[in-house]
Amino acid sequence: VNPEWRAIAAVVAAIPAGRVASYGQVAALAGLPGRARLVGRVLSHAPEPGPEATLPWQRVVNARGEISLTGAAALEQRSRLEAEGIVFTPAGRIDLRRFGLVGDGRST
DNA sequence: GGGATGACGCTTC
DNA sequence: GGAAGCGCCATCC
Repeated sequence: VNPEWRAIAAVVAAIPAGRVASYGQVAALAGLPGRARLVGRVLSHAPEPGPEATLPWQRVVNARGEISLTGAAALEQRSRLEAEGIVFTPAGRIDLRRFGLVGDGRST
């Protein structure tokens, strides 16, 4: 009863390591434009990202490239992202220009 | 059925 | 850049 869940899971699982995607982005790719919240909802209901990363929601952050979560979960997600090569700015955010799915590190 | 909430996003001032 | 308003919608009380 969760075709959307499947779509979202597929998109999230399709996020290449060292890159992050925003909820809205994932939602759009999943075919759920405007339903970013739905993505978050699904992820919140999603299983934990084990070593196999069934659903690497860790690569999913908000539109600001910031971890929406709070507490240990956020710290853990951040840690994982760093482990994938993601670099967090002193502000605790991520440069979607570099780690975004479309971001290719263009600053000129 | 109604009110409130939420891993959110975008536009406008 | 910061703040405010509006949309989206599924779930919970």
